[in-house]
Amino acid sequence: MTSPPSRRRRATVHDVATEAGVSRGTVGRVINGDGYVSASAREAIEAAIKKVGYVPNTAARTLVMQRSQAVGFIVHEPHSLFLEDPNIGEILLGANTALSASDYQMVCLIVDSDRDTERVARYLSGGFVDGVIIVSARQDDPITRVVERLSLPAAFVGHPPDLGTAAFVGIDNRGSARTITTRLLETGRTRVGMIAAALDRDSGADRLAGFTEALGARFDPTLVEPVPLYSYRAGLEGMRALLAREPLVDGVFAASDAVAAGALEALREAGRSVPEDVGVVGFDDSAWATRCQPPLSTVHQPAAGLGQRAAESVLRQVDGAEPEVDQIVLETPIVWRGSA
Amino acid sequence: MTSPPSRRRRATVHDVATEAGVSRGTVGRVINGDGYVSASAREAIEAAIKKVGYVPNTAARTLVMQRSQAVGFIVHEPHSLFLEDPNIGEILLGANTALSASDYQMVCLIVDSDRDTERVARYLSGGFVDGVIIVSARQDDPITRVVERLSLPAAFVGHPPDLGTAAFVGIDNRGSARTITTRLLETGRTRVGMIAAALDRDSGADRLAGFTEALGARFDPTLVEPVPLYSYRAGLEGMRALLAREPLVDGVFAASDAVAAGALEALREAGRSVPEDVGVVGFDDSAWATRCQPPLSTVHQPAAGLGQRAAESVLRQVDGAEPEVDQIVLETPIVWRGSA
DNA sequence: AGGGAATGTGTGCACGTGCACACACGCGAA
DNA sequence: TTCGCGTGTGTGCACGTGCACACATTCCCT
Repeated sequence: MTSPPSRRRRATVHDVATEAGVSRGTVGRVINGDGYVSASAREAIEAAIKKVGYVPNTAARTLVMQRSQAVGFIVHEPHSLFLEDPNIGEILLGANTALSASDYQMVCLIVDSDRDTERVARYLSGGFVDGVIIVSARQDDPITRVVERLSLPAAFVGHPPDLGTAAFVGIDNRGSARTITTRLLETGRTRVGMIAAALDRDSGADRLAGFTEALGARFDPTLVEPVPLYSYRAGLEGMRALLAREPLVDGVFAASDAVAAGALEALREAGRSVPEDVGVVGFDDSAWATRCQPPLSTVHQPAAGLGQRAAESVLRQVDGAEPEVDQIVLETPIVWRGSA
Repeated sequence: MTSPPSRRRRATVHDVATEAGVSRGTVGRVINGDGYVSASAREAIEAAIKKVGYVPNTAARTLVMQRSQAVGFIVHEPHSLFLEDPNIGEILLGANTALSASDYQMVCLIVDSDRDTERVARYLSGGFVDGVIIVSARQDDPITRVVERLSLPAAFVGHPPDLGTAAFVGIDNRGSARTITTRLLETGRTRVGMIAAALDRDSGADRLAGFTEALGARFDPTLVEPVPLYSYRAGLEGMRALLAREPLVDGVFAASDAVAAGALEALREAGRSVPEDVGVVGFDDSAWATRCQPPLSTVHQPAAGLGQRAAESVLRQVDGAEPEVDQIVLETPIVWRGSA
């Protein structure tokens, strides 16, 4: 009867103990399943737990164990690429699957503003998570620095951080881009261009580099159309610009499936048929790829696998393994559909 | 020097106190900013905090305060509608904004399997969150039951739970569907159909009900094509089926923008032009709406606002307010673009 | 018969924090 | 002097848990 709106007091081990007529220690042994407990005591305690509706207080357990059985999943995107990039969602689910299998709770933390940065840093410092998975960290990121300072087990997805010692899981953007461009050239195209997105990010720059390598001596910079984002609209406008400048283009490597979808629309506007007049390939193998008309030939990005491997790396580090053994590059098979 | 892989011990108030030559109590007063502290002590303590790199241990604070300054955001979707439904991401960001403004941490919990359900229930029971925002709860949901049992402050987004006493924030699906259907009829269409998705969920059923009401005596059940999901593919296939059965259809209300996008593709296949031959309207005003050709006329769903209002409701309840005053229905203005 | 396992149970301490209380000091008024 | 008050500081307890230790009982082996 302290104050009416306050929720009722939670049952503790002590309540269970008095209810079952034993001591706290015995109750603890039953809950954690170790040590010797007589059958009669066990039964009495289990009944008491049910009766008083006992659930362990995780905060207290975390405090004494120095372990929270939770791992943070940090998404640090300026506004909300979170919404547009289907990969992030897939990475998240992959990580959740792996953590769930080891009975860890995933805690998803969105960093959307500077205010968030500070709060998340406090949260991490507070010992609420045993480790973190970091997606798309920036250079000189305050969150990254906090993680280093706490020497919190961490795994980066997508790109290694500045320091070479941390664990990361990624794909070979450059090699994959080179491979699919080569495949596109093998279909007999002679003037192959690229809609190169997000050149300020490693993934974007690497994909362009791979494209350039594949073309070798045939590379012609006027066939590269840079656009700011991995978005449908960027693809639409980029393709329009490319067509206006180079009407004879007969092949296009789009930096992502969303960009490719926009490019297909621009080609349709211009009356070009795909793949007859122009071959188009994308990158990601996201939902866009099968939703397009014709469906896209693209590079499969194993997003769920990235999340899963990152989670496994963090769990290994929580168990005391060294991070640097975990620098993993996953395979990116090419999926050939109808667009080239 | 206990064990090399273990991370170094965190600094505590005690370390700060000895470093600054004062007692724990004084340090606490500086950190929490109440009580009398001399200027000299304050300076010494602030310097000591910087020097030893002190950050409060949130677990300990949670334990003693019975407050975690965190709110759970629970997404309970069978497989991963999470990825496909852009509304969920927007709701999430809206909630994060509101919580962030009150200096609360949002903790996003994904429930993807039965195993997750159990673990999340334990997590909630553990006192790691002061309240929860629940998106798309199911009937007889175990998570919902846990929340009730703990009498944890909660707000449901989308639809009220079985019990009428809990807080929820939603939109008037039926009224909005009725309004946009009426607008579509006012453009002079005579045979207006609907691609009705997800009839097993309240939102889907309510949108169909609104459509039916708008047509009144003119309602013809053969013009309703039910499809399972709010997806592009469902829209594509649904529209094909509807066209095959009713070639004279000249207006379509699609249950979501993704469905409408699929319908546009089917109409294009069939050689119908939009909006000349057939008027199409959608629902959600998501990214699909502006990405389509022509851009969609649709019902604006204030997803970010839903998240924000839900968060505010939870925070009010944490402060002791009664939940039942928070049963909020947000406005859903119609956005008229080119597709009808 | 006596010593030592094996089995079963209770108690004290620690985790790091907030808060209530006690205490110390200087000063002015009764 | 003695009391009260404002200011500044130290200490003990509580939060709920896990774990190490101490203790109690039984049983077997020498």
